[in-house]
Amino acid sequence: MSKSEVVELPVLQGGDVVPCCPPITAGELSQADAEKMAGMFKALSDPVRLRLFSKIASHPGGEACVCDIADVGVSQPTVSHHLKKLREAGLLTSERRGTWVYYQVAPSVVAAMAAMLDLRG
Amino acid sequence: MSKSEVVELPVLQGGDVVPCCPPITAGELSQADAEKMAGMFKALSDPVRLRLFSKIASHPGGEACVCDIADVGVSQPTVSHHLKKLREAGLLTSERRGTWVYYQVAPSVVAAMAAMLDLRG
DNA sequence: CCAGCGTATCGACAAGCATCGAAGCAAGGA
DNA sequence: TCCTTGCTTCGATGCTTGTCGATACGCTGG
Repeated sequence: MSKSEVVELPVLQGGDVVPCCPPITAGELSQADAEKMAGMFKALSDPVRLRLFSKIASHPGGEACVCDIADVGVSQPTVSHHLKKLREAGLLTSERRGTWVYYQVAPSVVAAMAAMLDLRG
Repeated sequence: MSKSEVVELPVLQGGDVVPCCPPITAGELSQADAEKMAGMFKALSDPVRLRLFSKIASHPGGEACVCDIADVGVSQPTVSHHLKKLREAGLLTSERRGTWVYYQVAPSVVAAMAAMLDLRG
């Protein structure tokens, strides 16, 4: 489903931010932009998802096997459910390598979220 | 409930970030930190709240009267409900001045959220 | 003190969501 | 080919949440 190249480090070079929505200080949000942004924030609005995401983001290379992060206090199907939500929101990508499935953070999408919250608009 | 001093501008001077939680790349999130962060993101996970918030943030001085922003396509009680959610999450403060109630953005809290999303941890 | 306007709370309802166990699918080894 | 292991999907369930109309509260002017 995703590329074979593995992102070396979740470090942003200059300008590596997907232009998604204007910063919240830049005037009224359109209905469409509001829904797009709300979807991203909703993906991070659950403690379990946040812990899964931080586990992946803090792994070397910004990627981790499901088996490395599954210990967050909920059942394994629930972990899979949450990873799917994060993937659908564009915050993670996934890739099967043999027996295991690896999840990677999508740095540009995360950077876009941070940019929306920049009050120095 | 809040102070009488009105924030002059939602501009951040150096270091004006409430130390809330470590950036998501700084290792596994504790249960408590994950819940605190999830509460903040949840506050912005609704299109109506996002539009209300952007209307306030884009107003001069980072504050607005309810009557100035209430036109977001839902009923007045619903607007009040959403503003309460944003207030409870710490993203807004409110202040009654005569007949009207003014809402202000809490710049340091928003900056803290942006800091959590900084992948250059 | 009463009427009117702006805002908040209440109670109810429908829709959404997190969670689980069971079952399904994919890959690898015996 | 069968079994095992890793992960996903399915179906059900209980809780949370967005929404509204009705009502209550706070302030101002008459």
